[in-house]
Amino acid sequence: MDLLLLDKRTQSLVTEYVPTEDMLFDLVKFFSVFSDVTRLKMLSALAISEMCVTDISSVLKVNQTTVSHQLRLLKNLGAVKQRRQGKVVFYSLKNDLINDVLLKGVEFLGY
Amino acid sequence: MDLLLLDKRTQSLVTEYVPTEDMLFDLVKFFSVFSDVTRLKMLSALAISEMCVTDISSVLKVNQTTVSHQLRLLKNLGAVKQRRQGKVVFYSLKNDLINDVLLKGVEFLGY
DNA sequence: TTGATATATGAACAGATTGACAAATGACGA
DNA sequence: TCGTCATTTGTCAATCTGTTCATATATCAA
Repeated sequence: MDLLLLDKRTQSLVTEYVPTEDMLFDLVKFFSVFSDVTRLKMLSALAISEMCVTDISSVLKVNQTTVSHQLRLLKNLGAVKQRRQGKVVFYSLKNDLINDVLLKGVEFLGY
Repeated sequence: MDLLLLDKRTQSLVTEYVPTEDMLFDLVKFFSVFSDVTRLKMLSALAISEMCVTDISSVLKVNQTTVSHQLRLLKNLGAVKQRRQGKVVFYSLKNDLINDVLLKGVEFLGY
């Protein structure tokens, strides 16, 4: 401990407020969902409508393999869900909070 | 164009809704603020109180050099602001939206 | 079963990110 | 000025990420 100016009271407030390592890890995973251009494109597309892999790929002009890899990531992170219908797999946002967060970003940037 | 199932109407909705490249770039920068454990710790500490570099470093037990590097990053990304007072530089959150977004993450995870 | 279509997976590479050390800078008091 | 303290910066190795190519799996129809 090597505090310079911080009083003990504030120090303990901070220590209590900073999330645990587990929680930090999960938060980082959650926010990493939004920290890539390709994923943001995909998420905003899915905010409009459920879509299959091929359509995501062709509307956004992103390689099908890349889309597949990113969808797996997004699924593992809990951002999207899937539904198979024959050969086709439809993806959609799992939760409205996903789009909420996206909009918070837009709000921050003042667009 | 190689659409599988998507109708033209939805396709144009999607195309309109997906942010422009510039905006996507800025959004990625914004969200990258939250996608690292060290930065999250620092942001949640600053959500409690303005703090100087040394105190951040010692309360969070993160190397002072690392704190400095990340603070510069956070400043460039517009997440924090600084204020110098003699030898000491105080950092604080630039905007309440920063903490809002953090809390959205916590909400999503259901902690 | 075979072929065609839709999607998923594995391996590998290029580029970006993070954090550590050493050194530089800025501010202040003696 | 000199020395000290607080912070910043440069460099770089280690690690992580995103994408691509090749290949595999899954579903269906003929």
